[in-house]
Amino acid sequence: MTTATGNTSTYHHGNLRDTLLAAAIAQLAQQSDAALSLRELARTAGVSVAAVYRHFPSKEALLAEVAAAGFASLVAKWETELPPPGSLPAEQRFQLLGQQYIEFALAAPAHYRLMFEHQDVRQFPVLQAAAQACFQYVLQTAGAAVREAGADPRWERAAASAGWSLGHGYVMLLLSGRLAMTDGGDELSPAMVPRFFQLPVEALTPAPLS
Amino acid sequence: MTTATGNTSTYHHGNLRDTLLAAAIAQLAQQSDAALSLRELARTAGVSVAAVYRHFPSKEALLAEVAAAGFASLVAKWETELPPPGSLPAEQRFQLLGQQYIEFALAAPAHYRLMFEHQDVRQFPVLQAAAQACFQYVLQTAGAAVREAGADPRWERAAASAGWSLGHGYVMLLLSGRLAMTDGGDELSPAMVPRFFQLPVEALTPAPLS
DNA sequence: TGTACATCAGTGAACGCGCGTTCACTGATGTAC
DNA sequence: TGTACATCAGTGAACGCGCGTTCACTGATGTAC
Repeated sequence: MTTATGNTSTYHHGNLRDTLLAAAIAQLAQQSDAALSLRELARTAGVSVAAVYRHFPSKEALLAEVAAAGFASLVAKWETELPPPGSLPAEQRFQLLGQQYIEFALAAPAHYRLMFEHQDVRQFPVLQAAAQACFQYVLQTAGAAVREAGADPRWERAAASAGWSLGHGYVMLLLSGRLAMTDGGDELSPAMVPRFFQLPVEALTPAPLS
Repeated sequence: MTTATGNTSTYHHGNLRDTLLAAAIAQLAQQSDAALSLRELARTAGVSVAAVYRHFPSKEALLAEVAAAGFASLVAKWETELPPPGSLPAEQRFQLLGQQYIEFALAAPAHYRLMFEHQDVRQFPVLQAAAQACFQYVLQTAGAAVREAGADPRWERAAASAGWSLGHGYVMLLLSGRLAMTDGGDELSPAMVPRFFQLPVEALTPAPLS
């Protein structure tokens, strides 16, 4: 398929590795991350299960790459859709980042869960690197807001962590149905959440570093 | 054991239902919630697997009760350890609630995960009720802080949800190792998080309800 | 230009595993007479 | 006070399941000569 010959012989797939990763992501759009199995993946790709092991040492390793791809595409979304730094107040930019974070998670819940549920980050350098790059992006955005507000720069990390925690917690609670628990239904809507991203910045501004 | 006879005949257990729930909680202190199996539970209780089905219609139903017990003991912790309302500024009380929430989660991570991961809350009234009671407690505490700060009362729910999201997200990120990702290690410490619980209140104070 | 051969991406069958659940049963309990 | 019997909490073996992984293999590719 990727070769110039355009052969129809199916014995050698040509690009099985990428096909499997794409199939996994496609499958996560339809079912929970816990339900994803190698056998089903191979079936989708039209290949025997054993073929998977030509390209990945284990299921866990494959999933780590899928998770890493998730982090990468979150960063890509930000890079594409966020206005460049300096073109608007840094705090507002941080709020937008939060909004898009939530959009991302809700658009692909199972993929999102995998990104955060996959154990042993340290064991898979690809995943570790992708997650770090993602956090760095958050840190820079939050950091700019903290600096612009005149707060102690040592709070930058804390603000980034708090923002991430807020977004992650909101998404996870929403996905597990734990936020729509009271009868009223008058809950925190996704649109309202970004407003809370001003919090890590604003509330810290007058605070000394204790 | 619970009967007055104190019999040593083991055929009729006497209190198997409670024993199984307790065994499940004990087991969650040692291993992940995903690894918990009925067979192991029965083994621990010294009983055949089939006996479990005398007391619970399915594994899911048993786990729902375990999760519900978690919510109940979180509320119990608050009721025991939080100073009574009015004895200190409401915002500060909300911060303490957050701190104890995090303590609770970090003290029993697997049990905590089960409380939030167990699917289909609506399918298990026991769990639903316990979770609702827990959220009500948060809502009251946050609400008092919102009112005391003079903010629009319609923000009470939002503040409670934001606080819960912040705590839940922080705990989940910490447990999955996603917060200690940057090399510096100069992260948001558990002790610092409560400070962020002032955020939902403070930052909203001047805001109109858009 | 044609052939031998190393390389390696695939196949298909089998492995062992632990799981949740069901079944026909057995043993202890307590109540009716 | 003793016996028959209904009740029901337990047993132990078996069911079928889908899983991740391994194995000896086969078929296609491309390079050396």
